[in-house]
Amino acid sequence: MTSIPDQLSATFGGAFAALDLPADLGQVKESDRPELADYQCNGAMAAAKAAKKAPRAVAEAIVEHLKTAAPDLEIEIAGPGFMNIRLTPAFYATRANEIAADPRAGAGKVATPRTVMMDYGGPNVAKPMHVGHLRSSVIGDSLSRLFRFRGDQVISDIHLGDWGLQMGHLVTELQDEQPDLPYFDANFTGPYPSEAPVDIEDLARLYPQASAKAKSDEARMARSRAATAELQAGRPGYRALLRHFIEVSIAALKRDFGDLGVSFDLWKGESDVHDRIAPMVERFKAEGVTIQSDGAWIIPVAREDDKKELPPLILISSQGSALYATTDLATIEDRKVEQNPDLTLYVVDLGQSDHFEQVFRAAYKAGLGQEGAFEHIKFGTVNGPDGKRLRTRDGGTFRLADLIREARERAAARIDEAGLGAELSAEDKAEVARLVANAAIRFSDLSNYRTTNYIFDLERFISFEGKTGPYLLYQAVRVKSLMRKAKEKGLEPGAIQITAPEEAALVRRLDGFDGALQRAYDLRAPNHICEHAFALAQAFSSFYAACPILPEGDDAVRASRLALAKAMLDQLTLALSLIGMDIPERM
RNA sequence: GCACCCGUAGCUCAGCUGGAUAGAGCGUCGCCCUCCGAAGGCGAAGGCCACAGGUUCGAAUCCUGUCGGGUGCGCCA
Repeated sequence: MTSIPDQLSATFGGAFAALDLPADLGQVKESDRPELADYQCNGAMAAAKAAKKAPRAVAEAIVEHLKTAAPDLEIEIAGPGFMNIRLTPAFYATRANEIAADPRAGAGKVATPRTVMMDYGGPNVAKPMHVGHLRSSVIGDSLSRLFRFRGDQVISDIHLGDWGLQMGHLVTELQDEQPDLPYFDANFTGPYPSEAPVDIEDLARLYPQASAKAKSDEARMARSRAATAELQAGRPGYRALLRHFIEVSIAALKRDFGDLGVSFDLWKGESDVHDRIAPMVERFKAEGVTIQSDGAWIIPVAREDDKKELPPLILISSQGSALYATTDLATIEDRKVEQNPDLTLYVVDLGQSDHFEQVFRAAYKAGLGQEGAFEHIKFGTVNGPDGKRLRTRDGGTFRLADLIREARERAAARIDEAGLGAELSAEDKAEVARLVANAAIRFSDLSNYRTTNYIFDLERFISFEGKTGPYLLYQAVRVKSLMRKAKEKGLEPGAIQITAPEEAALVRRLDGFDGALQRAYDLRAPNHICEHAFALAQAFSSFYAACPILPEGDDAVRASRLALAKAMLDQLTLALSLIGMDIPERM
């Protein structure tokens, strides 16, 4: 079960080695001149210097060697020393049948599985999710699926922001609005109400209110800080409120994430590691990891070869409170004890690069992980048509729930406009609209490389034409329908044979799955999966237009093409599942 | 000021472990449904890969600098 480029690379690598040249020069890839060749090897040119021969002479020697080592390969030397390779139909057929029979559709696994912690989503209890959370969630969820599929043991953690100053803001702002609640009475002894005094809308309102006031009012800020410190010190009324805030938030989050099909293994938050902070800080003090500076405890993280001076990590503020970085370190310690991951990926926007650099260095310094055990998987912003960060019409932050709702309404409308789904029940139609909206959102986000800022254009994303999620869904549904018809006619897939160039091209695409997943995995970049899914769908469309399946008269050819279609559907389904797209039966 | 991300076709974006004529989608212009879902297929036009140097047999890709856009820079998260 090896991809064609890998097979050929091994063959060519052997030839290079036989000539005392580095085997990795035998790297073979798909040709970028399809009219000249199927695959190519450029190693002869790179080898020329070491071999002290002209590149063409090296190529000739390689080709000569391969005449006996791999007689079924048709190799031509072109230009300065490109080796152009063409494969026989039988070669393609063998590989196609392998892929068709493979439940993993030709995709391999990692050599040594690791335990990987995925930290994404990262919503804040005080604030409703905005479009920035979309990227973290969708990229993190996709990477989780990919790493798991490739064989790693993945643990995903939402890592709720439920412990910082924002909780102090919430507590004090609520106190201003409803001062008579028992949570604020320091002498209250009795059980607190089980019913939360606020709902998610209240939280969404209270935090910005408090934050705005505190920005211009020192005294107001001081109250929030004091409340934060008291909360962290364990004041019962505040702790009870915290639990309400978290409950209310999680309920809303589960709804939003459920809509997006994003899931987490752990719903832990910053507050869960609070008890670790004091002992951890003590240990850091004892070991000299942290030092005092301007009344705060800091961890210096600057290195001599830094291009820019990185400020120290502030472990404990001069006010005595734990900060963002502190809970992050405590979380690392918690995970080391609980799950002991080999690798932790933080899917967080690139604005926080410095923060993570500080935390990672501090963690290495404190012996919480080996160099390279933590990675910041950074991503860019979601922008509006003006190229600036996406905002609502009145300039507020764009809420994720609104975006999802709008996408669904547009998807439902598009389905009606196109006259699709006429035979579906209202319920099924709503489900299709959900899947289409989800596909549109996910694919448009993931098909861009992570770090690029992309422009959010719902009309374009929801379109069924072109490089969109809905188009891929349509392609898959079309093949499902084809498979149903075949079954009704009692037709079964058979052994794959290659009788047309479009079939060979489709097999090349099917064969490219493993490489695409490897790239996506190595670069932590799901856009390579999207790229592959789209190229596969396109190759299928060309094949489908050129090669009749059900109307085909030759039984063996028809069965072969049916098998090819099925292999494509299976692989597409798998690829889409890795980017979190589910395919309806009909649409 | 310093650091990071980005600058590729009219628009939105891929490609960036260096390789031959730089790709896709949308839009524009031709063809193609008596035949499996045409939301499709085939083809055409459209690019000093921001700019200037450098490394290399070879650079969109690596290095340096410049310009333009975005983001971040000790006690918010």
